[in-house]
Amino acid sequence: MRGAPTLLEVYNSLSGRKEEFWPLEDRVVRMYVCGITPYDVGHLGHARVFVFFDTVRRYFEFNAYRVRHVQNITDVDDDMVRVSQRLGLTIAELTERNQQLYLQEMDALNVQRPDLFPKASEHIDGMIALVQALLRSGHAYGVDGYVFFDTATTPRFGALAGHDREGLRHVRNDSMPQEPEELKRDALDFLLWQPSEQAGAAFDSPWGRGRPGWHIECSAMVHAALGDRIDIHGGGSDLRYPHHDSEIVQSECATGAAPYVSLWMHIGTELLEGVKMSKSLGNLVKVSELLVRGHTPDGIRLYLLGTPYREQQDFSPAALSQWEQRAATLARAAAAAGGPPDRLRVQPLRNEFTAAMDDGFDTPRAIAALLRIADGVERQRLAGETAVPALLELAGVLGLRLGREG
RNA sequence: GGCCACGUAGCCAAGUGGUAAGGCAGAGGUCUGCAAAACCUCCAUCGUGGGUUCGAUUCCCACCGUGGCCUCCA
Repeated sequence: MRGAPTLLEVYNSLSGRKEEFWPLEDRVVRMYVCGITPYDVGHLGHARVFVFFDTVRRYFEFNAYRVRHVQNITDVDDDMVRVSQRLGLTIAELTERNQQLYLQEMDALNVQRPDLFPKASEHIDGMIALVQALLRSGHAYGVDGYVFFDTATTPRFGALAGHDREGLRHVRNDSMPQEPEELKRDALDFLLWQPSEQAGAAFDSPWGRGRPGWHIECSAMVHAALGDRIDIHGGGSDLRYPHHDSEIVQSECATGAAPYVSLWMHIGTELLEGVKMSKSLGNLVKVSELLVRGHTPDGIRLYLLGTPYREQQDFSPAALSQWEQRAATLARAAAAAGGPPDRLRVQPLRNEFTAAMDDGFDTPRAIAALLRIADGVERQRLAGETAVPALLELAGVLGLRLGREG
């Protein structure tokens, strides 16, 4: 059973092509977005992901869908342990501190809060249950307090990466992850549970005191919050493999429900002067800094939505400034009187906006339609009484305020 | 090696099967005591080679180049 198809066609990372979007349940969209690991402050790359999925949500809501939006917080993680120890904080304190900073930035950017913000540490039981199910069904095996997923038991592993098992072996791998390779049956197997005694990151389990592996948390939280199968799973493109591929096999093998996710959406990387923005490199542009420098939430949102979401985006001050000018244009038009009554000539531009969004969330094209409405209002070719409300409504779908509160 | 993108003027960048928005920089001009600001004007045949077509920058193929992911990372 599934709901009626929308007019939407969206690129699915799993199939590698555009597909009609069919929600599992009519008029409802179950959407899970991989969120932050709060060991440090975020940057524009994070903001891009969350602004984009906020826009996806707003567009579904604009089309009278109910969106069940869940975004996790990874508070059980090696970096969390390391940073909390260095700062002399508990993991809970570190989480709270960075989560608040994150929320302040997202609030400033007019990102609606997800319905649920589950923390990994609150779903340990669910993870253990999934691991037990995998052990029972023979998809996992335990060794010396470790539990590994047995990738030989499913042909699906590597589907997102675009490889079969043999192909995965040829994937370049310069630096080894911190997994005890010698305990694995196969190098492709991945960790579900590991021994741990670190304060704040150690939990009782059937396999002894320990903590979960790197991928199982999302499966558990999706399961708990949204069910065995969901409509949309999103995140940065750097999570595609191995994180999301691992999630697929874990979840499908544990629950028997497939496909785990109908539509996989991956957001292109944010670059700074041609180099990927990442915490490890330290080449970060932070939202809070941009705001302090006088940039506006609308300008930043327009910038982030001004590149097709699947493409990488290269930040530069000049590019952002250009979007600030456009934000000012839109705000000016929103406050303008416009021309005389015109029999709804704004309608073709409305249609262009929705056609763009229906075409795989083509936000750059949608923005172009908005700018054309603004231009029409300013040149008095569109009637203020119809075009200005249309402008405000459609801009709102992109999360733009246009100088208005709220 | 695989996957995903990109390659448009000095720079950033939009876009379209019928000879290409905009912004920055630059040049000229209006204005001004000078300058600034503002405004006006000027400045590209779209990586290379093929193919499809009456016609391609726009579709297809190949190639070259760039970047990202494939390893904790949004």
